Amino acid sequence: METFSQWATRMSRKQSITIKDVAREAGCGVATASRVLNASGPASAEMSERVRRAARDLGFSFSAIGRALQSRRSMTVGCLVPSLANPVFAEAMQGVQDCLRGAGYQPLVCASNYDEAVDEDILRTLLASQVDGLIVTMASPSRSVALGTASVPVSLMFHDPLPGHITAYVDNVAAAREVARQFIKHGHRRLGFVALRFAESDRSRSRYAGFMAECRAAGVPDPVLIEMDDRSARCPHRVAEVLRAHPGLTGLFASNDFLALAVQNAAGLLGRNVPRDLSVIGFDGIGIGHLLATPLSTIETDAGAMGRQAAETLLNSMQGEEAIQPPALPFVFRTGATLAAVSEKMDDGLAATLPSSAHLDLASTKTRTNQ
Amino acid sequence: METFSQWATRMSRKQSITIKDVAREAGCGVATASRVLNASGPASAEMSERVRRAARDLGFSFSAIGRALQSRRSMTVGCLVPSLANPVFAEAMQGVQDCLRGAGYQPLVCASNYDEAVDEDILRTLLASQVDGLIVTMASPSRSVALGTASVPVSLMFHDPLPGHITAYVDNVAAAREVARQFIKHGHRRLGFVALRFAESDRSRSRYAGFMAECRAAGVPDPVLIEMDDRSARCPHRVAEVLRAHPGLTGLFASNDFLALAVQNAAGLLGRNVPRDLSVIGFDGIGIGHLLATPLSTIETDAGAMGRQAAETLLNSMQGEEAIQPPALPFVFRTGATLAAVSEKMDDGLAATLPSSAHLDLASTKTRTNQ
DNA sequence: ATCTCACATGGAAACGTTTTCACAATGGGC
DNA sequence: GCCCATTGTGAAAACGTTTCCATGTGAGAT
Repeated sequence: METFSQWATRMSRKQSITIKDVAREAGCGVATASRVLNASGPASAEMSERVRRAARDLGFSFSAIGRALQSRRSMTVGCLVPSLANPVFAEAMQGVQDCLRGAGYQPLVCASNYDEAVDEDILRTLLASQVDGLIVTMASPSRSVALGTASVPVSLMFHDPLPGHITAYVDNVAAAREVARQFIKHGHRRLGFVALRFAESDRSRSRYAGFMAECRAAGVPDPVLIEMDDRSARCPHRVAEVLRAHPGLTGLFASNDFLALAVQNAAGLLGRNVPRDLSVIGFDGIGIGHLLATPLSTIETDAGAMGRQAAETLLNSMQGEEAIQPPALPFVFRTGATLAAVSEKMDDGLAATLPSSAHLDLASTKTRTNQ
Repeated sequence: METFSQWATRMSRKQSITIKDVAREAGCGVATASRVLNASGPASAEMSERVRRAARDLGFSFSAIGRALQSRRSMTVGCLVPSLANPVFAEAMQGVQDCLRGAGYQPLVCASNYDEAVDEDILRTLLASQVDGLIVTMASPSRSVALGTASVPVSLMFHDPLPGHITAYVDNVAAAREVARQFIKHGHRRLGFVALRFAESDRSRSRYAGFMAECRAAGVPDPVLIEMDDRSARCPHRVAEVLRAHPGLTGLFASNDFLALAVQNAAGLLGRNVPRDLSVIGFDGIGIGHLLATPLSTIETDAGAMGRQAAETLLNSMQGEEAIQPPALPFVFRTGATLAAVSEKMDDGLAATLPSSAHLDLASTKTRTNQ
């Protein structure tokens, strides 16, 4: 039995029909064939017909590689996101793809798994494969040397706008302030911000900053920063532990919707009902949010639109147009069912007066009875 | 102010350093430089040093395009999925990527938006860009002419195994039978299968077939097939309407988890509690399933593993190894909280005896009171 | 001292395009 | 009838690699 590679080797001699074959079949030079097939120059009607028919008969199609080598444009765009497993980035890539395809470009999609070293490595690889442009979400665009040396246009996504690069983004600070306003409007004063990868994510930091700023402006105590790592976030008990360590809080702002769901779930494990005993607000507005029994209150953004905008601005840059930074993409606060007014019990009886150790005991007691 | 393209044109003269530049700098021929940099042939220690240093000084990196043209291997793999907005496919692509990257290949990711014509178009484009292999999930692999003419190895994902192609898959029929068994074990006899894109998806059809087969084997009436289109599925009221049209059913098998959540949500709108009045089982095992207030009962599969397997078998094929079809990937039934035993009221009072029009009235009444 | 032989090296062809340039043929205006 | 556009055409160079082949060098064997 012949393996594929043997077959491939055997076939590779005359495997693909090139424009030369077409020219020979049509009885003309390759230049003419190229002109006809690309409609890029003069050709007699009769010759056009001959060439086109030859191409059809032979089943010819251009080699993108030959073209790229000659024209120095690969018609590909390198895309770097932290992970495709996060639907926010996946949707953004879908938007990028939809937009790029219309212009004849192919996205080269890469994910770094949130690893800064991989970021650099991927960027280098992408640049080496002659991409015509770059659409990037990474740990630290400002620190990246590969990004700095890029000789092609770059669009950023999700990041805060960075001088020197066009960015498709939502105003994280403003959105986080809105979250704070919502909490405060409902009487919350003891707030927390739950973050994943706080150190590596400018998005997380901006959200916290906005959250904090609005709290201060309203005379509400600074929100507590609660950092979590990936692994713990996936394990309900670990999340519950973290929650238990901060018993006085009545409102939690999660840096993304998954985290918000995890928090909600963990609260349940501790016997605390959302939103009766704890209010939770998320970020992103992922699709399932609507469908839940208690719909998530969250900042709703349109990741697909972000991808499309990034692709569009990149296309403009690649066309040589002057790059202008578009305004931030819109967001809305989606009123779900995970935000409620602070109950009197929470506000007066517990959170305000009792020492936090008391809460801790209470919480753990409830946990035991509940499990 | 100079636009980018002007700058690019100006720079393109000597923009990129080629291996010729390295050779000139090192004072040797390009052949030697190539041999040294690729460690592909003999070279004196001194010459190696000279070349390596020249390459480093000049910041040289190989042009993937030049290489591809010469070696006739682009080191890219074309990937086609219906949509990246569906986390199942996104996770699979993440798995593909992780696996391919290790072998030095770049995935070219495309989404067809479930459009069969786009499937063909994308496949042709991918083939024209000289991909070394193809990883595909599409409407109909068996009907695709572009796939048939592919001269590179192909791995399928998610599809039922198709003679002539290696496929990474779960046994949809077996999984659906397991779903039926679970329903029946809990006393359900009036079942339905809710499907999206039933006509275009062999996965949906296989799941229905297995579901039906097990029902027959157990002497349970054939499950009702309930088809829905994309748009309706997104709108809770439309889903509710569809549900209302099938009032006698006590158990619904949804062809994916999102649909299951939508059904659950719609049942709520109709005043029917899940799982008290209606049991729901999903398919896929998406991550949030765990985190819900009433965790979803579902068939749990590992999309990432599917992607990794597809990539691995493809790598083997591309290496020329004999392609052997691996066994189906495992699935487990995840016991959530959306499946419960049939209540007496449901079983005796309503479903079994009353004419269906009565249910319809009842259901709509409940709806009105509930809304 | 001559003959091999292995090794190091560079020239050149090839991969599939596009594009520049030169050439031939045609036709209209003097 | 001559010149100059205009038009259709093909040869050839270039893009950046890899690889085949030929050449040159030195060492070891006769």
